[in-house]
Amino acid sequence: MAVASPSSGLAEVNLDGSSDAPLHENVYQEIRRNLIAGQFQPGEAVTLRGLAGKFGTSAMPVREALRRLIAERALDLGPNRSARVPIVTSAKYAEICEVRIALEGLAAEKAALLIADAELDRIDDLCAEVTAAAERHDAPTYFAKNQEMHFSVYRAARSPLLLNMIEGIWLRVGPTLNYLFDDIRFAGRAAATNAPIVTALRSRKGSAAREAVAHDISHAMVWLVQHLPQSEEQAGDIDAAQN
Amino acid sequence: MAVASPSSGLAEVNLDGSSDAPLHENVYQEIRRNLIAGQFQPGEAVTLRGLAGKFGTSAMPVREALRRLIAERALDLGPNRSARVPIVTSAKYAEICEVRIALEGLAAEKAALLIADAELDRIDDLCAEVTAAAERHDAPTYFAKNQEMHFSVYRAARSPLLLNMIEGIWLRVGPTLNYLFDDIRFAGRAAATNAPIVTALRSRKGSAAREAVAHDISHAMVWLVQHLPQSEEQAGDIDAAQN
DNA sequence: TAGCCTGACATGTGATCACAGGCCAGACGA
DNA sequence: TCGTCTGGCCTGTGATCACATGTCAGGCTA
Repeated sequence: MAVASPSSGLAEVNLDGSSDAPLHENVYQEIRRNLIAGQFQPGEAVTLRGLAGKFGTSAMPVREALRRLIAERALDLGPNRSARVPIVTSAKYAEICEVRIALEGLAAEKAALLIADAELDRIDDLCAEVTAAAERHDAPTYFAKNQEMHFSVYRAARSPLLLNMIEGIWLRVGPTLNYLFDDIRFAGRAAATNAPIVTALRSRKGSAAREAVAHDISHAMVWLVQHLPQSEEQAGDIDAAQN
Repeated sequence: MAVASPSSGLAEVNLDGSSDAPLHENVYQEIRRNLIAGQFQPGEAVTLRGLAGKFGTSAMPVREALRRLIAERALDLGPNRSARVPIVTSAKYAEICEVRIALEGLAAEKAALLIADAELDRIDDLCAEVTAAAERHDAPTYFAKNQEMHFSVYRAARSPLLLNMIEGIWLRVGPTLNYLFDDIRFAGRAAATNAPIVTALRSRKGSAAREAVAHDISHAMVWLVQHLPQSEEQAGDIDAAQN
């Protein structure tokens, strides 16, 4: 398996005086980054003192960061009350996609009516970068750019609440998807569903934008559910299923 | 003003051995209850040591409970980093209603296909209780039963994720609505929009259920936005606007 | 009298400690 | 050899302390 080794590569939290934010905020952002980047293996336990040691802080800031991440459902609460990286089963992912279609569809519809030309140009560029990354099988770049492209659209909806909720959902599936997509066979096809979104936005057709986003999500889902574990117990077999 | 005096009436957290949950969990539930019940005034500051004193605990469990509530956006983060009860302006509420229509509409649509007859009967009963409470101008009962009725529907969608997200949104607007609805003039009209939801569910028409829920939300919104503050600074004038 | 300053107080934050519960390996006994 | 027990370790939890910051009232000065 070529995925980045779990729980490694964590840098110490930036502590130079440049940041006046509380430590637990920095710790939160750092864990969040690692979660999105797929540095944690789904199902892996995330312990207080473990992270505190890696970050070079006491357990207190980590405790608050974890409590926040658990509240956002970015982490699960294990049986022994320790935090665990969530395992997204195929059933859960289908459930998530329904909500994604509702929320991201709404965002796209609103964006179509509010988006500026400059934003559309930027999204066009991002779309090209996504396609390029997919063609050269560059998984990290593909992921980052694809996310940036989608959120550029959603940001154009001018609804902080909506954006926040969509971010929460992406954060939830981030670890699993990133972990799964170390092999990027799917990316080539996925990139093709981005273009219709931009087209719909350009023509300012709200309902078309909604449907384009819905199709993008559904299209990715039908491929993904085949590669996601059917139960949490099967989670360890993801790697085997990839080959 | 006849609203319950803010920050009063907080009972000590149940500490008898019957509960094996952590203290911070109990504290969280207790604050949440008070929030929904409108025990806190919108804009009011919620301090660590203040709550700890009221609950008879140390600051630690309160800290974790507040961090969780802030993550769920049930509380806002004040400028001095202290938690504040959110002030829902009319603009924010319109934004919230868009999301509510998307999520609760989806839930109703799913519920129409999955709901059992026994659940429908129970919802019918709740519907009658809501109407009865509205007619006798019993605001607390109206609120509780109306919420119970709606969540009985959403629970029938059999989607824990969806239910959780809807709960989060209700929790967010709970304090303001409850505070505002001490006077219940609106309730009589509001109860009338519940019946079509049940009718649609009984006929198992998903799209009709979605529209009935959307109409219920919109109908309440057009009345509410007139009584909500237009900016956070105006929040203190809510009482005056009511008279 | 108006404006500024200062000191006391309350706030969130972070570290450290003590404690109870769970878990697992290793030793003991049948 | 297999089962059981036990001791140590790791876990989250809660309390308490020290500290920096912010806020506000009261008194000072111009």
